[in-house]
Amino acid sequence: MGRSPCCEKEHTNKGAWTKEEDERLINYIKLHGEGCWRSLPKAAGLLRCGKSCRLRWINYLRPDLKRGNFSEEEDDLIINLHSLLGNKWSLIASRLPGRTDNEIKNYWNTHIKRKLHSRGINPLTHHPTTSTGGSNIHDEVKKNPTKVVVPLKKVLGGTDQTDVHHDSATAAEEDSNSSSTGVTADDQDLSHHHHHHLINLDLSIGLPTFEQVSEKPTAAMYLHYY
DNA sequence: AATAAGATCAACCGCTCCCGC
DNA sequence: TGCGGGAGCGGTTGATCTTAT
Repeated sequence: MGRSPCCEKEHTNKGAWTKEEDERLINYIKLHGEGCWRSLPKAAGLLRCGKSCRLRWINYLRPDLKRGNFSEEEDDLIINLHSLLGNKWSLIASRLPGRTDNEIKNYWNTHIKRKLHSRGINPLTHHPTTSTGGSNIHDEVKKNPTKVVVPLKKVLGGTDQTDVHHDSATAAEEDSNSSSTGVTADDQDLSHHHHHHLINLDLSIGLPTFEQVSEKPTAAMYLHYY
């Protein structure tokens, strides 16, 4: 019954990594590259589970990690991306060079949540916690679309791409429409296997309209509150 | 100086997704 | 087409550090 464990637990170390273990892992990956995490520990002479090695490398040992405090720009980017993508930490991390999903997740939970609360914004919904008179997101977008569009461009890498796809079928469908709308689908890499939050920003009619295909409105539209 | 409370973050766990057979 | 294994993701835990009393 059930699947086999990823490693033999009784023969693996757990908890904090030692310097020697780090060195072994770094040396092995330098020589052989990343990949095949399941067999790596044995090959590298580590008494660790493959998942543990992968995590250690990705979150701590990778040479391209930035480390250090987050800048204000990074803060804003994380907030904006979170409003678009929700808790898709790996997707958010892919937009922040040198930062890991784990690091961003921790930072969100310890710093940004509090920051948003202090600004009167619900970090879960990105809605203002104090009532603004009950206007919905569509009303807000119609009132002032440019305030939304500019941050979106920033979020999506400074290009004119304004469409975030999370579903391959939808993406393909929209690809076929892109020639008429002028909206490209070149951000598929952003979310090639997550489907929950889909936001269409249709530029073909001038005024942005948002189509929300998710369990709850994640509201890129609320970007302008920041 | 001692210690309690709060904050931080590395690491683990369980689940889902993807791909090859 | 279905199944199994590996990889990756997000939530959570717990050890350690910092600050307040």
